[in-house]
Amino acid sequence: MSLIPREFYLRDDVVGISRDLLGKFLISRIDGNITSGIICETEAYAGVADKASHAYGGRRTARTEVMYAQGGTAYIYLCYGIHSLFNIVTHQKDFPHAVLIRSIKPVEGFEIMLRRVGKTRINQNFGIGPGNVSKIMGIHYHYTGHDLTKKPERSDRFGIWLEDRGVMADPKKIITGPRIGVIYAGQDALLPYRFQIAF
DNA sequence: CATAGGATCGCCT
DNA sequence: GGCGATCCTATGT
Repeated sequence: MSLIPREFYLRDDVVGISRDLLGKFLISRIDGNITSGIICETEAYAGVADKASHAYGGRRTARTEVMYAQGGTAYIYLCYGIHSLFNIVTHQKDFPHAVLIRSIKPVEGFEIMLRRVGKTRINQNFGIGPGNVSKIMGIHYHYTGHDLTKKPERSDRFGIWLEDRGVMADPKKIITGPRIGVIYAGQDALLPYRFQIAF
């Protein structure tokens, strides 16, 4: 039951961090409502050399600027005009590495999550897919730039952070493969930067 | 200023 | 498995 510290995100190893994030808890408090889930699937985006990354070639734009912040910062952007995709920036300031959270296993706040998706029953896609993760967690792209290493005070009504609650990901059960939806990245689309595990 | 396209999803067939 | 939704972002003139 401990907040994941800044140092976890500062390593120059976005692929390793992606793997290590499996089993960690993603927690949000939005308007005072707590929801959380265990991270089950991630993808690494390895900075300026990675053709699949928004920061490929050192591109700096209003949207991608937060990717250049220090590790432990949230990079959240709007995809296809509809979906907020949640990423965790890693490495030191000015090194735009990030990890996309692709799925979680919901743990706390089922009622609130269901309300957010306008459903009354949990379906097969619940928590599966980066757009769905943000939707049920109440994470909006306007929250990009948020410091994920800061757990909110009891009185705060907003916060997004990660905790290690002792759930271990068995290395032998981790499935590794190429990233989804990045065919435009040529050879880089084949890199084994996607990690998933069932909890 | 105009325009094409996207690290997706859910519904329809 | 095919497609429309939906709007911000990046890029070009």
